[in-house]
Amino acid sequence: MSTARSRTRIQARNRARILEAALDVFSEAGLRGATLDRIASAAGLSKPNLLYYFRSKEEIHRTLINALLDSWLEPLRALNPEGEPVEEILAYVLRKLEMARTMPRESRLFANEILHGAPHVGDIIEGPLKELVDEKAALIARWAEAGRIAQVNGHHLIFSIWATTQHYADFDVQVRGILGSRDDAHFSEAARFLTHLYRRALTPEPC
Amino acid sequence: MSTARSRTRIQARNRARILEAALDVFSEAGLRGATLDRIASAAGLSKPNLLYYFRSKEEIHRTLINALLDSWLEPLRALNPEGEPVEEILAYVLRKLEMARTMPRESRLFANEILHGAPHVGDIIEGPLKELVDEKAALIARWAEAGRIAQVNGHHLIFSIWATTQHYADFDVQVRGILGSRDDAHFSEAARFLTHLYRRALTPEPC
DNA sequence: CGTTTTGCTGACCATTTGGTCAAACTCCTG
DNA sequence: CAGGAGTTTGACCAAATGGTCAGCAAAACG
Repeated sequence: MSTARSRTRIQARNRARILEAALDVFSEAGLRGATLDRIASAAGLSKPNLLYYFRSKEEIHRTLINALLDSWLEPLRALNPEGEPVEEILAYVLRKLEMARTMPRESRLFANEILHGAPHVGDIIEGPLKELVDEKAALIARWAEAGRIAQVNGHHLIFSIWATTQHYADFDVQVRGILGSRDDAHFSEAARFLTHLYRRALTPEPC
Repeated sequence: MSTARSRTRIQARNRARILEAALDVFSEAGLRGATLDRIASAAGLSKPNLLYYFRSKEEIHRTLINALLDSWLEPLRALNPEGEPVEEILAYVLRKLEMARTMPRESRLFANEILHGAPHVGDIIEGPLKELVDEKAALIARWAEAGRIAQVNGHHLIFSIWATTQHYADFDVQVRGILGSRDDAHFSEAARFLTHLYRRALTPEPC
């Protein structure tokens, strides 16, 4: 007898296929807009076969979100209390921006979830996520107290970093439409801008 | 014979009711997630009656978005080339933040539309919106050139302002969950933070 | 007051869609 | 290779949902 998870090679492969296809479809159409038929077809499986691996559409969605939450918050966890404050925060900004570039589907999946009231992650937000953010906001407050960065509100600083970086994934269509950008070239300009923005705002006492 | 629009008092009243109800439902559930039944019930009308005033669900959605686009972009239009650059931009930031507080449903409606690939406003983005943003980005470039603000990319500055302000509407659930906020009190802290952020980043030559 | 225009609704329809199930097929193992 | 465990699917179902329509009700109007 083996573990419930990935009992056989076939199960591991097909579950992975389904989740990959579902990420595509959910991130584009949202939970309600996505259909089992589309996910099945994208995964190259039949609809009843999907439901052999997952009890329901919602279970696929739940599984995706839970699997992604960790990697999504990893950069914030990595904010190092021992490092040089401004450089630590800038590194965080650039890591988040890089994630927006390489993982836009994941960003949109979360955005859609939150936008619609976070019906499936409400308890995570008010639990582990709040704890993590509170901890890092406290760290930022200590840095500010010690005069190592400017006096800024840690929570709102984190919100602004999320907003500015994820914007390039969530509002990708708008950004590209306005810039007339076909490739990812605008991301390096975004990196330059955000570096300027946060370095200027965080460097203690400009004179 | 009168105009096609608002022919009678009843039409004006009921169309307004429907749009108000639809804004509620669409902003919460998205285009796909919203149902005519829910909109009808929220408007206090029967479903067939809805379809007496609007040809289809999509027409209600289209009407809403078109009606809102203008007021949504008004603050950017108001960016005054004759004003004091840093104060003009800060005023823009605070106006957008205030709109996020007072018009969160409108913000979410747009966010949802863009997030799902802007199927209904694609031509607006690449047309009038692009023109407006290009114009204002050029203004910012001139200000930077003249040394009246720091050297920043106008397009990305505008994106960041959209992102940071609309974040408080679009990700409201997350913000409240993390801050434990029940009312709108956190908006004044957000205003303080954003003022600091952009004043620091834009003031020319810190020394 | 009669008639025409406008407003409204119950009943109905077609399609979509999440989900079920019995039967068939494949694969592994003794 | 036999047999059971694991995998796949065509056919099907019930509910939800966008939309229609004939006809009734209420204004508006002359």
